[in-house]
Amino acid sequence: MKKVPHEQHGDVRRLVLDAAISLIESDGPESLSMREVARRAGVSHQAPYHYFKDRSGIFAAISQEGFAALANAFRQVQTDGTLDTTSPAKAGFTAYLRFAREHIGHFRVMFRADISGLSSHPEAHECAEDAFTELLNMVARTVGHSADTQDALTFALMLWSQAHGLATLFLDGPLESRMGSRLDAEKQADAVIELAAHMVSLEAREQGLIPARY
Amino acid sequence: MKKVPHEQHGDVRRLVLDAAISLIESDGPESLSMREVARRAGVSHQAPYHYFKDRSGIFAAISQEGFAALANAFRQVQTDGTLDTTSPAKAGFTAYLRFAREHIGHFRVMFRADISGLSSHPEAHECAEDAFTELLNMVARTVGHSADTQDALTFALMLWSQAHGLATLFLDGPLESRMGSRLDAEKQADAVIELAAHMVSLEAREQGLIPARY
DNA sequence: AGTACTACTTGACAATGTCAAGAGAAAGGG
DNA sequence: CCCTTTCTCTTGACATTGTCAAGTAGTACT
Repeated sequence: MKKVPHEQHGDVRRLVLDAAISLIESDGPESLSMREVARRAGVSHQAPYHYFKDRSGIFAAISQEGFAALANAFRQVQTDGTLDTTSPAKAGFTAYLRFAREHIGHFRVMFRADISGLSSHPEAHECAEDAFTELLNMVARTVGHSADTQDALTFALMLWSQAHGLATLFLDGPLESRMGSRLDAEKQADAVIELAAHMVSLEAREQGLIPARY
Repeated sequence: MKKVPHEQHGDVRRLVLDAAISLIESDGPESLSMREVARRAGVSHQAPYHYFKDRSGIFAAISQEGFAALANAFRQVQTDGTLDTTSPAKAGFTAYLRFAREHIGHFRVMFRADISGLSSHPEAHECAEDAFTELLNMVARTVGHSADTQDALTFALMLWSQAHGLATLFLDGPLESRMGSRLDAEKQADAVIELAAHMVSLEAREQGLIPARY
């Protein structure tokens, strides 16, 4: 049995990660500093190195966490009631945007090849693969194709691109000044989602994919 | 008259910028260092400060250049013959992807709020606005709406999201390992473009927007 | 000739990432 | 009980970075 020595095991690791994430949320990944993170976690400047190999190790851990959460979000969309209420595409888009908004610190790291660490950290890479597989399953299920079809892949990539572009442009893009308030931006995003989902339904109908659902 | 003092005026500025861009292309914006850039440009470590206020000034100049080039690309799509050969949406998507591929150094900076400097550097911001205006015009013209309609805006944002997501995912995203070769990726991207363009044409037809063109 | 300006250079400093070397507590075995 | 190992964290040191301050060589203008 393990006795806790006044703090839970991994407490510092969590503190460091959370400090890093909140730092990324407020100032972007660019200005994440090992020492600032340590300071905010209330530990010495070398403590983070016990849990992460180096700065890129922190990024890798964050993107791993992020992709795991994203895979989870995809799974939830499938099991939630949300999927049936309106079009599945709309549910997917909305879920993706919500994920990005709620995990913006993760989101900013996950899709940046230079810092995500996906190529050098296999654990993180595997989580990314899982998330993609989950997306493929989701698309295949709602669209009625088997997941390994070329068509299903193309369809999934198209949906992902649409959702991802929307999230990126609205959360970190050069649009902020164009729309006045945050509320306007949200309405605008909803309108785009509506339009995109409508187009998906048109395409699905034309392809004869479970048109009953739409 | 101005005598050239052995090198053209602004030569160093260009050298610095190019060094920065090529550094970003190979290693990402994260690892752009003022001193390394100076080293590659063959000047002292402070020379860049004569042309750029600080590190973020270099990023701002790059995103300014990038948005100017993007606006140009949008204009070309409208005047080129390309627009008439196939669907306008396909031409737009292809142009956007080509722009991203050919100016990947710029592209990686332009859409990152934390380093693009759009909020703090008005010149860069203006170029971004121009590019967006050009996109709006392009969409409005091909779609037959006036550019200041709410519908045209939503449509433009949808198209931009689709194109941007595609570019981001394929150029810097976690997809690399999924597709085998670069050639596969290109084919995959083309398939997605084809699908997306087809959906756009369906939507346009349903909305009664210049269906003759499609 | 002298003054001002341009386009740099050299020097210095605080902050950062990271390596090396501990230090202290806990755990386990004898 | 002591001894050793391991785990978790700290202190110290060093090269490198961004940036401020000050200098300097050449050109332009009066």
